[in-house]
Amino acid sequence: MPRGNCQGQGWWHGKFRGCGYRLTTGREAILDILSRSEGHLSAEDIYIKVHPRYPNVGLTTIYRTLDVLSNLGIVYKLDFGDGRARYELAEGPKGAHHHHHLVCTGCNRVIDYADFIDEEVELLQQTEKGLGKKYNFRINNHVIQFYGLCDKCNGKK
Amino acid sequence: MPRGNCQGQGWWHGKFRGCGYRLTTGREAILDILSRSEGHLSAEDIYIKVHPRYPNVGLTTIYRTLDVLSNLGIVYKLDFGDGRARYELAEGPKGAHHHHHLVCTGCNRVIDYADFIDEEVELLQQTEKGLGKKYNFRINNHVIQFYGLCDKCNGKK
DNA sequence: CTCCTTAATGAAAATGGTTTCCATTATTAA
DNA sequence: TTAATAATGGAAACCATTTTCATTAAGGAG
Repeated sequence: MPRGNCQGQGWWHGKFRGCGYRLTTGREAILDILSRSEGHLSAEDIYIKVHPRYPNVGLTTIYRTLDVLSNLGIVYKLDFGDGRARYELAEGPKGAHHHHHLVCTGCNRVIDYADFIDEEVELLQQTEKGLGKKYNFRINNHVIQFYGLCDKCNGKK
Repeated sequence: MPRGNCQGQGWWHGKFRGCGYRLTTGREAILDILSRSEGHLSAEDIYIKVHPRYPNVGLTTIYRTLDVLSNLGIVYKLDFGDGRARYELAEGPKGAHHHHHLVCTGCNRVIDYADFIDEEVELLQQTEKGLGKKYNFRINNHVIQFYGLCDKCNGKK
């Protein structure tokens, strides 16, 4: 079992309690799965992973919890254009690094990349600042994604 | 009636015919509406605009046509995260300029901006090139969008 | 520890944008 | 004009997500 868990298993408890949310079995189970899994899980993916150990956590609770987590900034809600939302821990005990996504429209594979992240982030921050001022917007999120065909899907046709 | 229509009303005919698509009343009506309207129309928006003049063009045809147009690169299919797709002419007779989008999550207003487009596009091209080579991807699309609250929605709460 | 308020829950039903089915119509090449 | 078949519309299906509502359980007060 890897070291590096910031504050033990309950690192999110504070954030939860601080906002008046109750700690429940379902919520802990969902966060547990999210922190054990590599990103990009759909609600159903999570349901399937949670269900064996906690058969009485319903899909509705998954959706509701993900909504809360997303609002708290604990998870990112992602949209890769395949009709279902995906979720990944914003920054878990594993200390995942900031990255963007490269989506294959052939097989829906998603590659996390961080190669040009610094330049991208710098430009994004500049742009956010400029746009925020010009249009009087309070920008609090951005999406940058590339779509294309991976080598496998590219060869196929 | 503004000048500037490149090749008259039928500028898309060639692209259509060249790909084996037939020219139908419905398709012409939809393209007509798209080129007369300012961007970001949903399928239903288009249906409502087309219906008075062509009451026998159904919503199904709207969806099917938009899919064709999107595949031909004549329209962009946009997703602003509100659960319905939006469409805008990629480059019509009006000669719309390339732009990105700034989305208010409060009122769903969308602002087209082109302020940092040059820098953004340059970085995107570099990144596409680098990522394409490193991951052996044929990248053919990207999304860059900012989300936030416009001045109105920001003040409200 | 027990009680009480009310947030949280699950199952089922509803929602709503989009797609599919299929019999009919219309386009276009010959 | 005709024949082949692409395109169509209306209804039904689809399916991820949300809502409803009666029940359960978290956690502060005592």
